[in-house]
Amino acid sequence: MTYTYRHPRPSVTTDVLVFSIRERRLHVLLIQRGVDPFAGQWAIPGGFLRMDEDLADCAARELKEETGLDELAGLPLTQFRTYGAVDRDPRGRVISVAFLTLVPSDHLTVRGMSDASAAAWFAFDTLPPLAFDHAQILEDGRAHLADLVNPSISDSASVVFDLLPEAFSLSDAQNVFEILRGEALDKRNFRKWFDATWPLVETGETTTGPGRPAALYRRDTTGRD
Amino acid sequence: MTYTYRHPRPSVTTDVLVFSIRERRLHVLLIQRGVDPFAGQWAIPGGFLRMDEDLADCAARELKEETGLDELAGLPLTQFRTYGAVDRDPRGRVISVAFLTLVPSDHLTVRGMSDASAAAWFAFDTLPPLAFDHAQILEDGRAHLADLVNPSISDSASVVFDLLPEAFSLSDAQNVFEILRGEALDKRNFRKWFDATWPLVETGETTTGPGRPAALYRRDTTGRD
DNA sequence: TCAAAATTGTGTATATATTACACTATAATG
DNA sequence: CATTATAGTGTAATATATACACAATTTTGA
Repeated sequence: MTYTYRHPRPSVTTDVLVFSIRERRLHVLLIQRGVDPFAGQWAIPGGFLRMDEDLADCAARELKEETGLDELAGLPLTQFRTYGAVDRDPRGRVISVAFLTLVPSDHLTVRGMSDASAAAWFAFDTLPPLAFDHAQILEDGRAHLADLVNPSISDSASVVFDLLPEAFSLSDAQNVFEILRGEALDKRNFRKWFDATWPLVETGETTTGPGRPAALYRRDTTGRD
Repeated sequence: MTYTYRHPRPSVTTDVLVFSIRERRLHVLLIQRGVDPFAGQWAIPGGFLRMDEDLADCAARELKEETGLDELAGLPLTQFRTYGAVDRDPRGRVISVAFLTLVPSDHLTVRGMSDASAAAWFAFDTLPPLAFDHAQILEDGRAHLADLVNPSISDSASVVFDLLPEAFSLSDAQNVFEILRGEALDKRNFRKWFDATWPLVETGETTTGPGRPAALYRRDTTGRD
């Protein structure tokens, strides 16, 4: 079966940056390419758009196929930029619509599937060489992520709660913000701001481990977002 | 000449929102479609991507072809979103990468050309019915524009100087900000902020017309951006 | 020519948000 | 029981944002 057109057409793909926090560091999910071009190299998961699916659906499907990550139900895919340099793909003209998302470190069992020979998490600051223009995409996506959780820019900073367990300590919350924004925050100022922005209720439980136990909190959902 | 592929491919287009200020109101440049679908309806200028041009080049070329607007040299095209709903174009699957730009009201002589039967400026708050999903694109682009000139979000608010003449009054500047952001600003607070943000020098000239003459200023370019 | 209309220009006080900063409390570890 | 690790706490200074009203200068038209 072939498809014939009167004018040449580029291919269209979607790529998805899946960010997560593992061992207190920002990680991103990559796949190892099983086929040429760039066979064996690491790349952002993604693939070709089907004619009957929306862009975001394509992104979600490819992610599932290549990494097994399915739990995206609920977690939003944010479109952040489209890449279309003439020579970005040696196979020909390929336009790629890039998305990003954030997943909690729970549903994270990934496996290589289909034309990806492997899928794995990489710490963002020790990335392997990447296929195509994926290093650039990753850099742009990283900046977009930082903006997304910067309350003075975005107003959707509450996505961090998707990364936190039901009950969390204020240090946990601060860690998440620091990692996503990529900068250290003052403890007292953070607590003041965090508690003022999203009302919290103490669960009564505490953490154990070295150092003073931390009180655990839950979001006070008697209000809104 | 035809082009044959093993898998179906969508078409890729770019669309460009050209904003300007005319008679103290935000305007946008639209074209009247000369061919079906939506022949006779108004639409955002744009068109099909060629295989040898980058996305932004395509946007600039189509704009020139359809509206005669050429002076884009220097004025940045900002990519803000890509549209790809399955049914957004009755001709088939079309993915559209949307850009926006702002032009001063000087280089504004537009003419209908090629497959656009006419090009014209419309006040943003009295738009005609639009083809495709262009009403949605316009709405998104409008929001993006407002963010772009909101200094607490964007840091590229200095684009307003592209819309102002060399010598301008503080009221002129305030008008531009009010129109682009879509909200009224306090005169004294605006002047304080504007002058503190971009050092100005008085030219010594003044405006004439009804009311007290306004002093004209020029940006003090002994500094940076 | 003068009253009205239109527009420019000007300062202060208040509220809110942001930043800086250092020590005590409580547990685990060895 | 000393050390190490982490949690928890408040205040002052600064910067930013907001609110607000009237005098000055010109054109216009009665």
